[in-house]
Amino acid sequence: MREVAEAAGVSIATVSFVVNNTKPVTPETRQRIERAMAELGFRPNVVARALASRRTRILALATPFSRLWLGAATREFIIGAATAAKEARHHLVIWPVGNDGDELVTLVGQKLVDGVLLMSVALDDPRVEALRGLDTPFTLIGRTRDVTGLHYVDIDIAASMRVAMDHLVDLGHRHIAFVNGDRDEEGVAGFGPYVRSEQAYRELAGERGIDPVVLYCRSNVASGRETARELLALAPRTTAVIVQDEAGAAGLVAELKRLDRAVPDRMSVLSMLSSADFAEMWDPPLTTISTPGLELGRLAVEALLQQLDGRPPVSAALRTGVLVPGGTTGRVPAGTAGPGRSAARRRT
Amino acid sequence: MREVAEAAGVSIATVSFVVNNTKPVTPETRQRIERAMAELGFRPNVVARALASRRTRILALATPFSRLWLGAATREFIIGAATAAKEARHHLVIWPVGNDGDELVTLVGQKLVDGVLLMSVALDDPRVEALRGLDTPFTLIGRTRDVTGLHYVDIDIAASMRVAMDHLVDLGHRHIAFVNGDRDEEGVAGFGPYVRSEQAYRELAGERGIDPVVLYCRSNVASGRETARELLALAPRTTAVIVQDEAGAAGLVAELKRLDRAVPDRMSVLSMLSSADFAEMWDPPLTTISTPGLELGRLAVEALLQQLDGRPPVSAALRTGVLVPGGTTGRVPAGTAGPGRSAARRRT
DNA sequence: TTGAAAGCGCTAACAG
DNA sequence: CTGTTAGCGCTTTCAA
Repeated sequence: MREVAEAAGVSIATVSFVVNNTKPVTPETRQRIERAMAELGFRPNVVARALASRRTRILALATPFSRLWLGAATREFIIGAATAAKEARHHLVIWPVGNDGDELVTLVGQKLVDGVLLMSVALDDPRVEALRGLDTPFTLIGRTRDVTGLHYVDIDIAASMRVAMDHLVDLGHRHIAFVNGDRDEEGVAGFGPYVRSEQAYRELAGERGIDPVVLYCRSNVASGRETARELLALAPRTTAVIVQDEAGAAGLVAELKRLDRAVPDRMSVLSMLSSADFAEMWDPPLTTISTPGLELGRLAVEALLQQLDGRPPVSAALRTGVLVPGGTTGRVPAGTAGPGRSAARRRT
Repeated sequence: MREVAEAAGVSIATVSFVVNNTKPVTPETRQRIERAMAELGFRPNVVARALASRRTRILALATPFSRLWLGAATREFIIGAATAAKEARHHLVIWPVGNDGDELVTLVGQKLVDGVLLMSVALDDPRVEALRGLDTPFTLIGRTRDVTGLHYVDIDIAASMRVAMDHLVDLGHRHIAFVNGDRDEEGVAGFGPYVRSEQAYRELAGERGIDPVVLYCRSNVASGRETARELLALAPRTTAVIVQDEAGAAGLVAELKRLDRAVPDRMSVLSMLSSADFAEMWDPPLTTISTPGLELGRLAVEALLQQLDGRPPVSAALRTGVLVPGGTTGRVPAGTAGPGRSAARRRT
């Protein structure tokens, strides 16, 4: 930069002004400087700039690397966030942090990043409390129970569940079960989407006079199969199932077929918040409520940058999943519909 | 840091020595300093440190965000690399860069990162040439045609293909086709794994007296279906297929079933370099050669850090995929085996 | 509109 | 073993 200044016959400060467009500079001076920069192949050193300006232009995406990390929503978040960050000329670092608030405090304390995106937020998340105590802005992807004073973007679980239920009810189903993640699995207990979706399911079932049946399934195929057997044992009149997990859905569909309740003819299956790409790979294609992950990733970055720039920040943004019709849901089979209540349920 | 020095009654330099363990310090002095740090909650500022030491301890993972990014291998690379980076107390930034060498040069020129991991490397990759001209160390995940002077980790495609072929041959198959990615698709043309796997397939087929049949399929289900029809039209005696792409495999299996060549009884299907988690979701489970992505991610980071530390670097590491037996491959159906050559082939 | 100068918070010779 | 000091490359008052 000093070289550029010399070559252009100006001071180093003036060079800084044109590089950052931070003060008015005569067109001619600007020209000379720009030419010098081009000739010398000048590239501003972001580290020095960061030290001087207290702005690194680096954002962190803090996320646990659990099994659930493999899901569609996560992947989309990352792509969305990384793309948005790039467009805003920021860098994105990945921080694999568990539920450990202390670890996050240490990382933030390094002052490497201007802001943090926090993924896989639990209803009561120690990381959120940890971040609250620091002066680094952050945005949640997901949300805690109490969101006062927080900025977040999230899937509108209730609305997404409503889309799912409506689809099934429109097809004539009246016995609709819900298969949730198993709270014994890492990352599931207290994780917002699991809690909220079950709650939404129960409320909607109540509204529609559907007897709620909730089962719990781990994120693997064997567990999905087991869940299918449980379902038929506990609530044999069920004609449609809403599942949270892709692997679970796979096991469920496979086992239902084996138990002579082939999908979609003798049972409808709908997967919550998968990706359309993934759903298409099934035979028949999986009916799903697709995750708005890409958009949420973008929104999260935008919300964070607004905070950083002191702009009026969007403190909350919810997006609803979209129904992607596939071949695993169909009209309710004749003779199995109609009212009637079973009391089956596990763990109330 | 100055405060710490004052509190401990030493100079700021001494504090630096204990923080970085860079010079011998009397145990007592060290103690005093450490106590002062703890009391004041001192956290070294990594930006300042980076500027002074010319070492940011940040690594970049440069990768295109194409459709192929959704694959199993990519995901595993990231997890492996991020985890290894963290263990080595480094940060990992994600750079979504296309095939554009210039963009990479700009990013590297910012001097934000100490080294670069380059993913999705093509045989002739402009980004590699671009990086060669700079003084920032880099490691390839994948490799170019000419690897002299380069450091890389990669899947041993030839060996992995051999595992696949051996599995099928052991089951009695003699008519084994290969479905490769379609070079018209973004990111496929000139992409190492596609080129090398086809080459390996042809060589192995030659060795075993198998008449090579190669088809090309885009990364979506419809294309997989189409490929199934082509396959039966071109090489009806085929009893087993090796596929590169997961979505393609899905379409292939579905369409084969429709065409009365149900998998695995009337056709075996094996997927190259998927993940075991994913393969398990199929019904029957997909037989696959699992990708060693996790390990490669780790190895890449290690190789890069070795370069950075001036340690003798591992310049090349290859890892072979492992056979994960599933339900989509089986013994060759009676009456369809035996020698015989068809000449079918697309695009030679 | 431009320049001088004081840092940003830390590292790394070098000297003691 | 510890302290002094000169930067790292840029931003940002403040003054001209």
